[in-house]
Amino acid sequence: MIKDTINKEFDHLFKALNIVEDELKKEFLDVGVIEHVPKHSFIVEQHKYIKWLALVISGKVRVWQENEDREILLYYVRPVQTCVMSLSATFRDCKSVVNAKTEEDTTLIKIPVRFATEWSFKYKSWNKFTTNAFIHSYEDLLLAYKNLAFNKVDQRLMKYLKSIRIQNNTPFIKLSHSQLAKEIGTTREVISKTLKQLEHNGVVKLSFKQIELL
Amino acid sequence: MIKDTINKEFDHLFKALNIVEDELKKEFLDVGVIEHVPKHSFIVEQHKYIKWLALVISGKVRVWQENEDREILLYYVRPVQTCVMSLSATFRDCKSVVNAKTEEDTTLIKIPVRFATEWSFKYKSWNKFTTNAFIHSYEDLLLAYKNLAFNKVDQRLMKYLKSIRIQNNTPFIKLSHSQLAKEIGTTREVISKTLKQLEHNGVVKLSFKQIELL
DNA sequence: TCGCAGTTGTAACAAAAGGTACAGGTTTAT
DNA sequence: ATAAACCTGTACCTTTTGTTACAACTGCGA
Repeated sequence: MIKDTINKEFDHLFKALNIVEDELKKEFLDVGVIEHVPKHSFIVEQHKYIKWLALVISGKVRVWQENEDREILLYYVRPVQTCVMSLSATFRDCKSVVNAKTEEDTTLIKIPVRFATEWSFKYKSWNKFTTNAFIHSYEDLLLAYKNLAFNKVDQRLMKYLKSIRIQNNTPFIKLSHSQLAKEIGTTREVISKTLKQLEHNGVVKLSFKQIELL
Repeated sequence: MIKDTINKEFDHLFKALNIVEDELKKEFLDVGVIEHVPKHSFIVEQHKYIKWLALVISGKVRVWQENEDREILLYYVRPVQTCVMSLSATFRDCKSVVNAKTEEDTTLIKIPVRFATEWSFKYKSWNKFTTNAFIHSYEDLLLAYKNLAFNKVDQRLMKYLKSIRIQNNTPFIKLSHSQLAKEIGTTREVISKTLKQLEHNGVVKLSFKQIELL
């Protein structure tokens, strides 16, 4: 009964990752560990070692960098993806330079780091998956870098809001100003002021814990 | 005679990349093209297609992003490295989002994109090389992102100058203010003012086209 | 030697972003 | 119902960064 559910989860995963080799599936089942993580739990902490490659099956994981007093979003990991940093750790046992925390109740499949390395040479589909993950993440980060380098807070904020609108398919964004500040990499006050400005310009409509994109 | 020189170049390359498989060496010799590029030539331009994987044998290549009126450095490619973007292009035929230009007379070995993909599964040492390149570049970019997000111009400038000092093993940095501005991602005037401030603080000594780190 | 292109310095101003402080609103748990 | 925790708005001020506009300097080639 329980085994059935587990097999279903794995099957779904294999499909999503384009994993075709039976051998790889078998290994996956052998060494993969399913874990249910409640929301707001740390998955990875800065300066700590990563020992597992984690794949997100359901839920959402936020990955960010932080300073003494600031944060900036790197990306979200959603089903069915893996955190690049966790991926990169599989290739050389290393400390994390980022933080990762669940934002919703999340189900992970964890693979001990050493297997993930072996597989990348042994199985073509795994190789493809990891390479793709790297490439996409690298390009995403490049765009984020450019955005940060050349755009002001108001533009970055608008860009972020629009991405959320597409993400959730609704113009109503339910985030507090301080949450937004931690995505954009600035302070709450700056977000408040910028949003007011945007409201004056007729681009958004503000209410408590909600922003409507017009 | 000419063949000898070429073979020496390749042998050196194989050693540097930890390429051991004879088969791979053979393929490399078959499809690799050596090219000498004069300084200040574009290797890669934004929005243009990348058709080769280029390895830098000698010289130096600058990779950066740009806006209408600004630039920001991404990284330099030196012997024996490859540009990650060029590497990423090998895995999916794609347009460049960066610019790359030689800063010195440079020798490249160019590999048609499709081979580089094949090899990553066929040859362990190639797989290792490409994976490592990705990981390192990703982490470098992460650090650059954090730096840009949380540090002011003066700190970023000092960091850059120190990196150059280590690079060239001399405290005399022969770069103009506008060149520095294009590395840091700001304007010439800001660099001039910041440097003056740093001089007042006794951290640097300024002269024409030269900055001494104290 | 002259002119030109590139470089440096800086004053004065403008815009963007950050920081402090506080008032008042909303939600939630007890 | 009340307190505590969180959220929003904003006035006022500072720092940082960017812009404009010049003046003066350096080095190189004709």
